[in-house]
Amino acid sequence: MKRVTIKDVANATGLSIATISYVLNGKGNIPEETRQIVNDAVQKLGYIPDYSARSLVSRKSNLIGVVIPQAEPGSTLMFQNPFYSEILSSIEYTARKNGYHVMISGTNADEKYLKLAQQRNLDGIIIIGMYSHESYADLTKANIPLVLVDSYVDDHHFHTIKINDRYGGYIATRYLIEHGHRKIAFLSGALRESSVNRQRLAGYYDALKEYGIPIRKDYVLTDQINFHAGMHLAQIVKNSTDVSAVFCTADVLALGVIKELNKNERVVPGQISVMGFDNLEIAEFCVPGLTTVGQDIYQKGKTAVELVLNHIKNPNIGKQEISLPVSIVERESVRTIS
Amino acid sequence: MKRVTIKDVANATGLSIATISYVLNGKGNIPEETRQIVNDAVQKLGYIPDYSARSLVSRKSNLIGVVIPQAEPGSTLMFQNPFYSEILSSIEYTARKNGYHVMISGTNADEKYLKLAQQRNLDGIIIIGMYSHESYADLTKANIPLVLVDSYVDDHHFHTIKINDRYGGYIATRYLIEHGHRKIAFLSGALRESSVNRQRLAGYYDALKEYGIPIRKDYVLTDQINFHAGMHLAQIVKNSTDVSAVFCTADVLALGVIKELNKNERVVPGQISVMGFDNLEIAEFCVPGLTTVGQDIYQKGKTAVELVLNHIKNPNIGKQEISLPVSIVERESVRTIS
DNA sequence: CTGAAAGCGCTTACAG
DNA sequence: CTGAAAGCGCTTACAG
Repeated sequence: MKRVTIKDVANATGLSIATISYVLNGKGNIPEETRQIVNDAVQKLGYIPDYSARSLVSRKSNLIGVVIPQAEPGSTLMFQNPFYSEILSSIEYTARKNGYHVMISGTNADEKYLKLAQQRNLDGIIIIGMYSHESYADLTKANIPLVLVDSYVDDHHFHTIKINDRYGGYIATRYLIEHGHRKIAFLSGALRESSVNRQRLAGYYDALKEYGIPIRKDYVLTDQINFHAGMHLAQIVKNSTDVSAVFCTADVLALGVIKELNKNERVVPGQISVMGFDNLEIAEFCVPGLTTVGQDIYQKGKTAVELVLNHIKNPNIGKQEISLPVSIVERESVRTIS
Repeated sequence: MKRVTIKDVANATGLSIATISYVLNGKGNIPEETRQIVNDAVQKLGYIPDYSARSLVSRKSNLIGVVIPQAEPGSTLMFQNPFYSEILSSIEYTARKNGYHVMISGTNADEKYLKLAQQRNLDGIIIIGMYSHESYADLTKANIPLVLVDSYVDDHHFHTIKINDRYGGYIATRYLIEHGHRKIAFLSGALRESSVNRQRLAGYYDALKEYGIPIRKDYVLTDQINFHAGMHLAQIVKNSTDVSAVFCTADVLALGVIKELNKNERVVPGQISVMGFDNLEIAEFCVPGLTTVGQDIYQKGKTAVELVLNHIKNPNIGKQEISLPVSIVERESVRTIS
């Protein structure tokens, strides 16, 4: 099965390959009649352009690389948190509507990924989540449009799309306080520098301070971000604290907490109130429904792609920084106490 | 910033580009000493091979395309069912460990995708879920290793990886019967021909028949496969049937059912028992824990990639058909009645 | 408005 | 064991 090439189309039409290429790419000033002839021949021969060849000369791949954190070595990506699949959905969809395709990697965004990006002539890179600052440094060398999702790494090379995490932490805590809670635990993933968790913690402190509630270090608990960690943290909360409410910086954490607390007797929200963060799909469908800080994950993914696209269209665009709003989504996991 | 090419490495070492290419690809019989020289130069110059150029001549891309069903036009992929993200995780991981990358598409697996596959010289295609038989026909033309996940389309062109869906439907129903239930509803997505749902329904009938329980058409309800559909189906179950148990062909459906039934009073599992299918992560962490038919999603994704890899390695390999086992995972959503 | 030709960065027989 | 050279399928100045 011989491949049909641009040459075949040229031969069939009696035109040159240059002309074929021009009409295919909508370049030059080709009269309608010629376009017609070319398009007919393309159709009839079933000609399909080869992206490899195109990419070799144009240095474009129409491919956007998406990097998703690998929870732990050996584990697979995304499993642990539906957040990733939700944003990935949005990214793939938006990219496709704009003529791009998405290549996913569960690697770290380091030097090795830079190499990959260059090998494949990626037109853009979207990195989700926090990574060490050093690994980013490598990526600046590539000169590829790069957007960071949910990272507070400060570098003028990268565009960023995130939410107001600090405010999110603030309103979550305030919501709890306004519902009568004063002993509020903060459950989170690692509080690394430049991480969203750190920001949300700051918001938690903001609210506490505003209402004159003393900070208690033993109310701040961290682990990984997955269901199991939530269950584990819930045990600590149950056994070693006297809190009436917990604020989790991720819905998956909150779900694990609820699972653990409600295992034998129904403790949530009767004895302990639980507040999440993200507003995943599942937050609506679990029992009890999870009260949480809602963010627009779909919009986040869409914007990430748009930032890449804008940069491609306008290479001299400056660093773009976008922050999306957050708001409380009320459901049934928080109780009012007096 | 000039790109470092193979030519630069050749110049730097005084060797020909052919030799460089040979050592890079581990071909030919190059003495260790020469390899050393080449590798050193590659290192020093920071040479990174261009996949586009390589792909152009070798007709290989090291890219595997994964097609995931798009729930509805305008919606984004995967959102509706964590099953997709779990299997995608596994596919990406396995591919990466074998030197391949994954390009995802939320399109249909039709003629248009075939075109994409050819454009990008995909080395393999993995299609998840059921599609119309016609659209597959196009894909056979491409002569690209192709594996179907969870499809009963019978075509010798494709490799398939699935589970024993009929048996799964059977043991689920049998489990319910053995726990005293005789009025059992079957909730599912569309029962299209060659779909897993159709098979699971057959298994449901098998069990009913074995225990001499008459089939009631009004106990078989279908909708889409997502949380909302589950809630919707639960209303029908509650209002128009007298069943004591429901068997859902997907965990997401079961979760929606539980949400709806337990909204006001806790009906599951006290009055109505619920059985799922898939054993998603969330099945363990919802309340009550979901009793379900477990399948090894990780293994499914891994095997899909391995089938592609085997075919690449051995192009004359015949059609491979793999079926993975299923088994009941007991949790708390089913009650024994007498 | 259209074509001849160079060139993108590789791989791979083929020859020696 | 190594190299000269053809060729993969395109795009893009350049010329006319």
